[in-house]
Amino acid sequence: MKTPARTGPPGKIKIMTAFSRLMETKDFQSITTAEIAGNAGVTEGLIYKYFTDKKDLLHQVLHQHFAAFQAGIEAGIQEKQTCIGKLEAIIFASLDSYTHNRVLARILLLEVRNSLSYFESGAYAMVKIYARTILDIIREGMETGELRPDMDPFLLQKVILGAIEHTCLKQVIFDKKMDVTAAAGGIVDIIFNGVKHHGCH
Amino acid sequence: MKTPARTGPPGKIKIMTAFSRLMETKDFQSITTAEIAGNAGVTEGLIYKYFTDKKDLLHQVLHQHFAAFQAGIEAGIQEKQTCIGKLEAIIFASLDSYTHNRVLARILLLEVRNSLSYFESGAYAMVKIYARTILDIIREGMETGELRPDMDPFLLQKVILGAIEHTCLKQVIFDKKMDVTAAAGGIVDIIFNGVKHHGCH
Amino acid sequence: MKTPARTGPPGKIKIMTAFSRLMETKDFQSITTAEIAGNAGVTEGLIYKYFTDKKDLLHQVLHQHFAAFQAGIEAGIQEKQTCIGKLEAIIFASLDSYTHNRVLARILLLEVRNSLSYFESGAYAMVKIYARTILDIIREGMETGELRPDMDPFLLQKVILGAIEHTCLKQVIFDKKMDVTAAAGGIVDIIFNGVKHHGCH
Amino acid sequence: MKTPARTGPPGKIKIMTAFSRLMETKDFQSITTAEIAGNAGVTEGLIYKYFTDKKDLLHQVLHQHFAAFQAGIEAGIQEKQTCIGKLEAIIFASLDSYTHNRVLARILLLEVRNSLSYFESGAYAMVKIYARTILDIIREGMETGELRPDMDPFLLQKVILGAIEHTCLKQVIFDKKMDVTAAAGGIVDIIFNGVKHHGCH
DNA sequence: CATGAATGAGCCTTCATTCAT
DNA sequence: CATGAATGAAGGCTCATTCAT
Repeated sequence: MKTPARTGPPGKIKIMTAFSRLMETKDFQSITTAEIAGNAGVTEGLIYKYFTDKKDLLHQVLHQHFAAFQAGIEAGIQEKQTCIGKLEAIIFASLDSYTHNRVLARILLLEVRNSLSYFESGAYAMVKIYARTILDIIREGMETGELRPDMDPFLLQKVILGAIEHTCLKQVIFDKKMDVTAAAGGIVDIIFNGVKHHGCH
Repeated sequence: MKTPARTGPPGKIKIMTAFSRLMETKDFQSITTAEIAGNAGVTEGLIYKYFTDKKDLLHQVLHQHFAAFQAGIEAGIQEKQTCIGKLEAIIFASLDSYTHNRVLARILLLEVRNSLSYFESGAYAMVKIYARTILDIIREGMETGELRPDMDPFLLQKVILGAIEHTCLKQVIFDKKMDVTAAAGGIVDIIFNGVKHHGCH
Repeated sequence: MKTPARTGPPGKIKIMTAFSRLMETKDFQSITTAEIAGNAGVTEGLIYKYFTDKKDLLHQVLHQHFAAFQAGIEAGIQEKQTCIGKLEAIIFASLDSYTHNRVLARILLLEVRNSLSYFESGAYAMVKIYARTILDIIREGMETGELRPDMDPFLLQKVILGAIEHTCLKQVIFDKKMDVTAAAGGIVDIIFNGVKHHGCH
Repeated sequence: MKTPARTGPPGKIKIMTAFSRLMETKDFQSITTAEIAGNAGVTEGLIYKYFTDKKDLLHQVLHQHFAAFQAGIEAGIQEKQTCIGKLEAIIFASLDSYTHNRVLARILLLEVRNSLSYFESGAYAMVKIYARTILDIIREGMETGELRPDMDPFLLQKVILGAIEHTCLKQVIFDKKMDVTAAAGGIVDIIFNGVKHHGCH
């Protein structure tokens, strides 16, 4: 999955591309500006022409990847009529994106959380929109009667997000691939139908 | 919640305690050895008498905290007869531990994942036991008929772990407290009964 | 005897010059990077822009000094027609260089041997060429009949090198000067004519 | 070749033995007191009960090894009647000792020179005796007519010492063995008979 | 638009050494 | 005779960042 910077001066594009490539295999902290510049074929100084910070670079790259992610999600929802269908679509699209876009997954699942500056960044705003979208669908479902009305919608939101993230965590850390369709289907089944067994009567 | 090192030479105890205290408010990377030593009232060099590394210190402290966590979990399970009861107990105990032991939560939810060395550490072994315990209960429940037999037990394990972690994430990051009982009850309800609404008949 | 780095950015030149100057009076291990940087009027960090290592700095400086040494030797040989003349010239030039270039002498006679990394460095390659030059002349002399054909040329090479080095060792260690011409003449006489006394007949 | 410390309290013996063993493969600077203590099975502190210094330990071990060396030399000389015979014996015994006692060779050829404190130590006094012995024999030979009277005896001494040391240097550095008899014979032949070829007449 | 020389602050780590017990 | 806990001073090295050109 490529996510090239399509805009801006050549130097900026080169830097973002190189950084993105590095993020596929290394963690943020261990990537040095020298390494980025070297891989991009530019000088270290140029990084600070286009980014205020190393972290700013991370945020901009995340922003870029996240835009594609968000677009995919919204495309998936559009066609669906029911809330359950929409949530299924989101779960599938999320797993799919995390699976096929390693950089996105690494940043979102590993890097971003312990950085306070992230939560002040524009990148975080996008994630909030994503989370909010889920929450809105849940609320809508509870109103329309598709979903049980006696739940804390925030909690369901967290269960869904947690399920998505934890499912992807292992593959990101240990660099494995998973069967997205099966995983998405299984998660949907568990969360929507519950796991308690109802004996036949 | 304090979890002091009860064994070893005074210097080692002081170091672990001081580091633990620092971890409550700062992230690992930004804690310097000078800071640790200063807070512990020992010299920096002593750290390397007892720990091979700054990371080793992290792992040993985590290990220590996790031992208490694990003990709490097992105590909770003991009394329960049903698999569902056991899982409920684990979810509650986990949320409770993460809520009251900030250091444990911070390390496990924020710090540890992007460090490869963690996964080779003894501390990781404990987490695997924890995850394994959940998996075993799930399997047992599927066999006894308490839980639906047509699920991927690994997936349910991930949903549970993901729900726990994501629920705690926000409070860890933004330093808030939550109502553990309510959250645990809600998560249990969602996962066990499902969220789909079944109209009255 | 100065042997400044004539190429490269000013910072690199300053570092090499300062280090060279320090090597005249102190041994490598006791020279700190802070000292080098201080004497050079640059920051410590800059050292690592131009040298991978403190040792790399040593090797590059040695390389530089040795180049001049080597050049002197070759100039001395050029004019000589006989092998014996060439060897005489080498012995003289070597003693002369060691005497007048204290840094070269110190590095070659004292520092370099116990460092394994030296033998993998480019600097060592030059020394091998020097030793090889001597060996080649010896072999040539044995073929042309100037030198006895019934010797191990390697052994003679070692005797010559050993004589040169040991003669210079004391002056390097105790910081004394010697009469180069007399010493060279004496060594040549001993090695070429032997020390056994042949009574008159 | 073993050179155990036969006297003193068990702790001291253990320390010297362990250090000696370590010196066979590592250089002095890279051997830590922790390593010595660990290998000796004692605590670091004990080292300072018996030795004022790490360097003192080196000197005492060298002293011990050198005593055996010196004894071997003197035994070799004793039987010989001529000065030439004595020098031959010294050359042979020296090469032999360096070859079979790696620790002695390493210390004398590699470590000792760049340490100023060595030259103030008792160990250095022994080496001076060794060198002095050679010088005395040379002078005696020059007086009795065995050796040419028109030489600088100091220079011959240096040539002999240099030849011995340089011949052994390579095997010490690269850990190779040599044919002691052949080397000694060759060196003797070169130095005593000279290398100039005298055509038959 | 880009370079490259230089900075500066600090970090982790090492290790010989001491001393009370 | 020996331990082991603790020190302290320094040391090499990294790296994000700046700025004149």
